[in-house]
Amino acid sequence: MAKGPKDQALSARLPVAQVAVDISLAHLDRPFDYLVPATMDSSAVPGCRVRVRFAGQLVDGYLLDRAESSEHQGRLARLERVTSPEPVLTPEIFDLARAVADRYAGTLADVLRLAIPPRHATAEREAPEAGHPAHVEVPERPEPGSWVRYPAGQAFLAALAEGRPVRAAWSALPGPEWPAEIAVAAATAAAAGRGTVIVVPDARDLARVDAALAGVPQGGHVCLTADLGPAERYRRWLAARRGLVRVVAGTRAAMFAPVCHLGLVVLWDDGDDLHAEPRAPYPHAREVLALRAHRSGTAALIGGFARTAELTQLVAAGWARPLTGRPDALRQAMPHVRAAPDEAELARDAAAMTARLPSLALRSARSALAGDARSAPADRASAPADRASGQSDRAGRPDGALAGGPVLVQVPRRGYLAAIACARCRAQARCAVCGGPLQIGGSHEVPGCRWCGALAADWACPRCGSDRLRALVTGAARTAEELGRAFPGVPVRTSGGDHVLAEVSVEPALVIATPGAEPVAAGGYAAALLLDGWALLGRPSLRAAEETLRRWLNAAALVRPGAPVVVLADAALPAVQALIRWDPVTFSEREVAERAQLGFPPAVRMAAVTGPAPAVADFVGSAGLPERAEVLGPVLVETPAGRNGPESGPDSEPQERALIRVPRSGGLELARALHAAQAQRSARKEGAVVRVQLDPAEVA
DNA sequence: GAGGGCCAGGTA
DNA sequence: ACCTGGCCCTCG
Repeated sequence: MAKGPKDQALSARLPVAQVAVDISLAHLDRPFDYLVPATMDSSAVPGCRVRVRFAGQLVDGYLLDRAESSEHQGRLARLERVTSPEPVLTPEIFDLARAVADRYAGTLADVLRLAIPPRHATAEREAPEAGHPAHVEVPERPEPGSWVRYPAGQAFLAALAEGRPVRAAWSALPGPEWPAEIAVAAATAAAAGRGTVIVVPDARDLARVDAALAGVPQGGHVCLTADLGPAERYRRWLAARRGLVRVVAGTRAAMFAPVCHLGLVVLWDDGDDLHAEPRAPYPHAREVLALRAHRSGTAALIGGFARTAELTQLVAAGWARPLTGRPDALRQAMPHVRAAPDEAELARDAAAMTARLPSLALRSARSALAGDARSAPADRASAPADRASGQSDRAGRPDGALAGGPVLVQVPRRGYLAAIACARCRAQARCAVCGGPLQIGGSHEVPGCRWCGALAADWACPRCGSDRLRALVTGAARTAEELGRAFPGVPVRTSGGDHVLAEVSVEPALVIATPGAEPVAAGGYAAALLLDGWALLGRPSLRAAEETLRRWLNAAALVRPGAPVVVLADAALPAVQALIRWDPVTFSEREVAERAQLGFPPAVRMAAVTGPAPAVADFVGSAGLPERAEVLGPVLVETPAGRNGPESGPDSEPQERALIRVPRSGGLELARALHAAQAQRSARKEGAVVRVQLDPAEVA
């Protein structure tokens, strides 16, 4: 055989490279073998990035492993080049990514795109910082700190210190201690020589965890967020991969961080919808971290102030054990919650402003701002004695009901009259053009459609003919305006949308915030008003009640112990009762039981198949679904122009969605069937895109 | 997804 | 005898 340049010697040892190509087609979701030229022998290490010729073109891929020979019958091509010898795909992350792809009927390539940040050559070349210890020190085990408030806390920490895989469903006690508790858990794992991955919903929570981590020795940590920029993101990610830091804290994408000797995964506030990845295959951080803890045999700490149905399911299945506070610690930490029924008070108060703010709420806010104990509406005589003493016991925290301070007002949405309805029959006002919800942007504007933007100057109710509108959900801007008038001289601050405050001072002020955007108040809020509960609870969503309670608990947790929280909702509602008693676990257990009866998640596994009608019908029909699978629909999904991703223009096809439901035990089988159906479609080049989503967040 | 082979049916 | 389009398969 003639010796051309292409015939140069192969690697003498393990000349075959198994490569995962970066192509997200279901039917190509498997390794392909290539030959390793001798020149690449030392750089072509498992986990490195390579470039290969595939179906005639050059594509990126990851070298999974080296082998002596190949099963493949035909001729093997050679690696085109080793992009970098840095082993970015560790065995643990490969195993996890494969499991996540299988769980969500997705492809390995899609998951790896979420898991491994783009390469940055400069950051990669940089040697570990001078003076950085080549070997991370094992720090001393920290004191338990505020974990002493949890009966099982010491046992949990002891297990971490011994490297045992304990898994906790955490119900955090209200107050500002949770970041420190996460830091202590991570530091305890570090003392056993183990690493920790911490995932929180957003950058503000991350800043709190970052600060707490700085307060305990844990062998070094980095924070990963989306807004870091490619170089810094890759630099920090590499620091974890190279074992220069023991702890990685970050938002969603950090769930895949390649921490060395992983011993603990932590997920804070697992009900926050930011934990759901919006890119295929749409994995949820709770599912990914649970899978990771399970496969890697690490401990897990998952929870928040609220309790999700999914976490309750994990407890019921015996996968996690509840980790809750001592009852007396809870009584000492929780605010004093009361319900003010919206409708009843509405009739008594004449002025438009007070119509939405019952007198109890106004009195609570007024006395909290002033710090006037005598006018405080709190029925203190009926308050448990230990709470009253507990308030003054807490060092550095003034007595909640006595000292003046900021008052938090939680409003459900930003904007000005975010949704409006007929004043007479209360039917929601909808756009005559596309059926989208109408909104009013400012004080004197004409209502317009939130979906298509059409103006509705001469709106009339199609049901009863009235032309008068009323607020269905009053947004933050309007509430701020009303409250400013009710409390002249008190500063009003707003937080929400793209204007989020991280913190407010102890000075009396009205702080109007949308859920998730509540600033932390130095020393805690003197009171909180939770408005428009009926609007939150009335949403047509399976998770409406759970989500409403989660938002309430998160806001109420920022309030000083014993200080008043007034929720504008019917006290008889289970969610309101759960808030008053600060008992999200019982609420969630009841919720899970109800959903089980109705055949809803998490009692069952669901898949959503979305696309143009014929494609969806064909897909569902041809997929070899498990025997116990039940197909619901398909139905037309409401997707007016521009609301369904970049694909859908004004002339896009109408989208249909079918839901497929199976018992929990059939989840993997369902995912396999859907993946196979995708593989068949993509191999046959069937035009229309069909989106498959397992456990979609909103099954409205 | 891209490229290619293969067959059917039509065209010169 | 040759071109074209559709179908289906492989891709290492």
